[in-house]
Amino acid sequence: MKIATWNVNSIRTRLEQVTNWLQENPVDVLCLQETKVVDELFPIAPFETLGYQAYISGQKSYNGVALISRQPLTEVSQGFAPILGENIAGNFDEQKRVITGVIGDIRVVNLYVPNGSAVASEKYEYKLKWLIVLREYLQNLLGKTPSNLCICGDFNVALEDIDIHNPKGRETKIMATDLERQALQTVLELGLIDVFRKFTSEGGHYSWWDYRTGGFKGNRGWRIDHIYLTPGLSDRATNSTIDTAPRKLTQPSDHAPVIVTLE
DNA sequence: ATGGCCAACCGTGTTGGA
Repeated sequence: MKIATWNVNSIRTRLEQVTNWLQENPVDVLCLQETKVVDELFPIAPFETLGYQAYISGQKSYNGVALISRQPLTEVSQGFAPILGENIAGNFDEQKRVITGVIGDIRVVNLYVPNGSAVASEKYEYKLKWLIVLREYLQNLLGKTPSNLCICGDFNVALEDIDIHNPKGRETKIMATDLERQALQTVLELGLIDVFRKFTSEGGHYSWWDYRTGGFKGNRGWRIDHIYLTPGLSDRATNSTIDTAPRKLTQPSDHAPVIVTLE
């Protein structure tokens, strides 16, 4: 079983690259973020042609997540509210950032964590609050069956300095402030394991490179796309990699896919 | 070096990304 996560920065712009990648890398489930399209306009047919089902939760212009699965998923739900209830979910489902579904004995959770814009901005506060709600959401899922969670997504947080090409000044930079790290760490304290780090301990491995600074050429990147597993599932993981090949293409997403292989 | 690039929108600039 292979599960992958990829922030594609618009599924319509990246459609050919994503379907090509899927043909070359026939994973069982592909989690997409930043699809940037309403559900009515999501290109489902090209995925069905490849033998995949698409489960989507999108909005106009921004955000948007999708689960592309070879086998039909069960218990698919979009947003926090179906799991947490309307009261706790509040307005957080206005932005389409959460979708989950079950395949076999694994629940896949696909997340697009808010970026946060700038430190101390309104969006930054939103990001920190969103991560508190996420903890509640995942805690709730842990109490359901199956309790094996594979949590994939663009987390917009680099937890360690080795996840950043140049950590100097990171305390004041979005994605690496102490508050963001603490907020994500609090989520992970539910008992979640960064599966990429099960296999790779050194730095220099990234999943996002800024378009603007030509960061990919010099491998000036950040590792902000993650796959977190519950312990039993982590024991079944035999590999986890970042595929930088699509980032080398013309007109690429600024993120690369991250993949986990499970027994 | 606080710039740079990219995508969506009904747009000839603005917003958001990270």
